[in-house]
Amino acid sequence: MEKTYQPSAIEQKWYQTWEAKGYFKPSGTGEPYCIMIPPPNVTGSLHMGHGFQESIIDALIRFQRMNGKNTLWQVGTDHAGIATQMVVERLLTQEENCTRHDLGREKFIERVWQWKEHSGGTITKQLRRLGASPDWSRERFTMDDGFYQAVQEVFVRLYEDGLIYRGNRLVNWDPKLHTAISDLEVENREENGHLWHFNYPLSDGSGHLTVATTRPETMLGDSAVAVHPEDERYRHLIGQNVKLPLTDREIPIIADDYVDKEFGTGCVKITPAHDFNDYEVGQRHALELINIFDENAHINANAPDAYRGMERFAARKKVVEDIQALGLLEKIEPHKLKVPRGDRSGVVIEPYLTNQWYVKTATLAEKAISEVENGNIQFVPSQYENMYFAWMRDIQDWCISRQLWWGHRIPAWYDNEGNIYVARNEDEVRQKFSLADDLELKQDEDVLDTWFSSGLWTFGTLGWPEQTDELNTFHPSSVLVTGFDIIFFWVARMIMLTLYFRKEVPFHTVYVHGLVRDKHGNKMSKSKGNVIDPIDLIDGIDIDTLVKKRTTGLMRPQDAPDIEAVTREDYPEGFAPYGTDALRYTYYSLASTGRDINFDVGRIEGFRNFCNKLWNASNYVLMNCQNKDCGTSDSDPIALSLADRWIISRLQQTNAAVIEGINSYRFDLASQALYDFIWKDYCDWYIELSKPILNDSDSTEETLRGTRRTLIRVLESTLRLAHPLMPFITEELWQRVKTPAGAAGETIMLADYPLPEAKLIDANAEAELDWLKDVITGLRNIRGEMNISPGKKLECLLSNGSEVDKTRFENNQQYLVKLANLDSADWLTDREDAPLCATALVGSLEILVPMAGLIDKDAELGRLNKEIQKKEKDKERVEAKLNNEKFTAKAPAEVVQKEKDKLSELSQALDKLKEQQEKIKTL
RNA sequence: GGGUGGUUAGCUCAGUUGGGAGAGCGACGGCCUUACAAGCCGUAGGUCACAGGUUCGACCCCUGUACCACCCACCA
Repeated sequence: MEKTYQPSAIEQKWYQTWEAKGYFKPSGTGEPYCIMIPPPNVTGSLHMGHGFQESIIDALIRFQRMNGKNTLWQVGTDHAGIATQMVVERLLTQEENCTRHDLGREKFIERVWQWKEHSGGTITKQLRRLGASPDWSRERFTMDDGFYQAVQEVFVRLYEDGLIYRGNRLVNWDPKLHTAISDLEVENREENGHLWHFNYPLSDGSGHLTVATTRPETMLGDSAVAVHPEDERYRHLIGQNVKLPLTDREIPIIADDYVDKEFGTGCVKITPAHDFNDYEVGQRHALELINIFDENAHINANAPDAYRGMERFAARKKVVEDIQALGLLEKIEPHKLKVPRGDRSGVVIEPYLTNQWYVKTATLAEKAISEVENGNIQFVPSQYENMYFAWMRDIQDWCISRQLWWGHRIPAWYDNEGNIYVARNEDEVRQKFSLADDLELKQDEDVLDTWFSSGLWTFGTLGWPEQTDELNTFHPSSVLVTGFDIIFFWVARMIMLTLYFRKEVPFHTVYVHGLVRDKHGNKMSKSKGNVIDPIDLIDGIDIDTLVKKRTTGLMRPQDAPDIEAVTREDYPEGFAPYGTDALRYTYYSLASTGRDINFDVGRIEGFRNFCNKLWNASNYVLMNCQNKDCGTSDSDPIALSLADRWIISRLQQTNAAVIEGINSYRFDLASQALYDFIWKDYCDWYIELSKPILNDSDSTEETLRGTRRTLIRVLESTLRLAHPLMPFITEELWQRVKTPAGAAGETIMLADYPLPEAKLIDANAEAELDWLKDVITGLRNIRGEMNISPGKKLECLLSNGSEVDKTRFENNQQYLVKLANLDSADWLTDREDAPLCATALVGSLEILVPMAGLIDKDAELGRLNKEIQKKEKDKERVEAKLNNEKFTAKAPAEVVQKEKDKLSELSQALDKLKEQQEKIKTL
């Protein structure tokens, strides 16, 4: 066996074997368990968030698979309309200096498909590197033929049921991408702006009104000025007109509750075509909608000549200058305001009047709310339910059309008279509506919002609208593992659409995980230069390559030197090849619920070391068990030592804790329990305790068999226990361990997951071993504090011990000799005879190590003093408690008794320590 | 403006029915001890954000405050 753990040597090998053998497929027997992957963008690559999410899914899947469930992990990718189209457009610009319009729709879409074929495998290859075990034979894509069918079906049926309609109203318009986007795709960020105060002259020449605006350019589209109906300042002006400067129009002064008297001047310019609030006001007062922008948000022909064709911010500047020139600029104030920006393009979004398709959400949401209320769907952690309810109860109709080319084209056709025909395809349209063959029909140019198709993910991937076996078996899926950032985008819509078309929930549990951030809690982003590629953590990367990766392709190239400096400071050596198992374990250890996780590379190193620890422990076990009698035949007599019984007992408890952790999505607790068991219990104590037995020529065959069997079987169980979290190393080791352990099977992946057995929990063995650990630790402590070399054998004297202590000492001499390097132990009949000694207390037992020639007395006095102070502080606290009558009167009897026991123990210990202190002082 | 989460060791974080504050990393000291120096042994370090309250007893429950993060909302 290789001396150190080399992840690269085992990971690829095992993954290929697993996949080739078809282990990832559902077994076909057992209770169904299914997780649908949140489909990553087909042209994307794996980032830390994916790594985290897929590691969690894989742990759940492997765990349930080993539990005997009929397990399906459905995998696939999303066409991600806007994101993908933007990537390909950028490529076109960079490489061929042309736009999609130069190519035309058909050619452009061809290019996107080419790009998809080219890069579409990247993320799925990277998923394999993570050890993910989805059923690759069922891989889907949100624009494959099956999804095409499902999407057409859903659209047509919703339309026929009156839940999809076409409407002309204000939408969020992205002037860069030339498409409508939904409310959710708009990010409102606070920015520094100005509040411009303009004077609008009254038409009768009697004065002016001052309006305050953050968007001066929209005044060209003003239809009115509004004041509050009860505002004394302006009441008398209601119904009069003002002259709209820079135009030849006159507009009315209207009264509306919408106006806040306290804000600004109390006069609001109303621009119904370019502001959502103004639109509402306009509706109420039947105001004219004057659209002054084209699709680029450049000024159009509805505005005066002087501004036509101007870009909106240039127009703003000119409007302000012109108003000022007219002497109508009252003042300009600095003002913080929320600016709506497109989450993809980053440009300021315009409210813009267009025809779009909408899904009526009110009735869909009702059912979606009640299914969460009644517990058919549960969020973990549950506070996300509140967020879900809040949004769902105030849900707006969903704008589903996008003016893009990449996506599912809307199955609606128009004739030359503008009649709309909705059906699954053009033939069906003609048939359904009995249209003449020669009637010219044109399909709607728009495509559907990406989330419309991914909303069908749980049932679309299983073959719907066909009634497939898979659909019947695996739907509803078991749990959805996802980030909180797409609860509205995706989770809510899936719930609504699935309930409507399947009359059942899409999943029973939504496990919401946090965002992966850098070690200081900052979001990882290219521009911050703090992005970590999970693959680099697996394979390792040298510092120069890492710097290059982080500094190329920056939006702001001037940041490169800073990013380089910080990167070189943080990771002077780059990343070592930590391997997949260490990466996964790091994710699990950080996966507490309900908060973001800060990823510190320092931690992955610790878990790589943990893998190495497991590796070497296995090496030790194999050295001692391979080709030896491990008592696995069960016919030979066997004797279990104290240590054997103890580690078996601890294994049961660990087993239960790991299962509990996974079942409650507390991967941090599960991984911690396993880590402590393997490193502390098994390696630090059990393996060490096995040495004196295995190396002692006096050990009986029965005892040897017992120890070997325990060593190998506990290891074998532990590997199965750990497999869902660290698949590769456990498979590699299990293949070597299974035969001597008397286990069989082709792969650990399909072995049974261990179940704890209550009857193997041995409280007595645990108590005995705790005592032994205290004795050994006490002796080590003396050795460490007194600077006694580990090679020096200790002799010790014992006093005040009970019969139990004596028995324990005798029974465990073998261990003490080895682990504490104890040469001999003599019982004192009269403690006064003891020479100058260092002391350790275990319960009432006093362990004395004669110090002659070992140390100076000052050091031991210091040590004793520290010990005494600590115990005295404890004692004071306990005494104070017990002296409090209210405590003794009201606290449960067992708590009071516990305190009393504690007090007497502390008093005894203090007496002994003080006695010892006096004795040393006099010497 | 409304809401959610957070504040515990130098750093990153656990602490689930209220009863003696923990881990990993880092720091310090000692060890190449026949599985492992990617290791072993030991040590130090915390007014559990702050202020009240409930309780015999509060990191934990309640109220309020501060700061951080995020979500939602139509204030020109």
